Amino acid sequence: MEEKVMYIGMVCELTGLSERQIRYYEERKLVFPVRTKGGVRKYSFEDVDNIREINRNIKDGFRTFELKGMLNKRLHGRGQA
Amino acid sequence: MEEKVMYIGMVCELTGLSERQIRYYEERKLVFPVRTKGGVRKYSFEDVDNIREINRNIKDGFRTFELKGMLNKRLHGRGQA
DNA sequence: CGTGTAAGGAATTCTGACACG
DNA sequence: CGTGTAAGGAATTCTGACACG
Repeated sequence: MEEKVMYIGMVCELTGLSERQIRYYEERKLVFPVRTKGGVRKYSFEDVDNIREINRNIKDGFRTFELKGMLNKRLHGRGQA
Repeated sequence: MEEKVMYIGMVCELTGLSERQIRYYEERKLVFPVRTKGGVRKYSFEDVDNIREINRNIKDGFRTFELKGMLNKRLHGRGQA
């Protein structure tokens, strides 16, 4: 399901992270939610998985800019993680 | 995906129906969203499908109480629609 | 019966900033 | 750097009611 259907509150529930963390990952160009006409962020289950992985990597000592590099490689490579 | 993750606004977008219609189907015991601590309804993709079917049946001339009967039969029968 | 709407309140989310280290 | 928080505003949703037919 890559449909962007849930708000940040649900993402917090599903991941256990804070709104601040999730918005920060977006600021660092690691997650790309779409917006409601009113400006509210909408996420997909795929986004939730990515967010989980991002947080895991950060806990493992990676920096967001490093994760960004990894993300770009994936997008230019041949598939998933 | 039977996780209740989206708000009524998203259900409206996905189904093309009004909030009024969706809440009414709930009032008639045809849909069962869960609630946020604050009282906000949360729906699953399965709910969205059910809502679409309910509306289709209503357009075909069925009454909500008839659909309720059909729903009960399904739940007591041996599976899906 | 099934759905539209105006009404006021409550819950949720948004942005920008200050803080720590 | 990554995250917490208080602040004020804006978007979204909620309920109960009146309306039509």
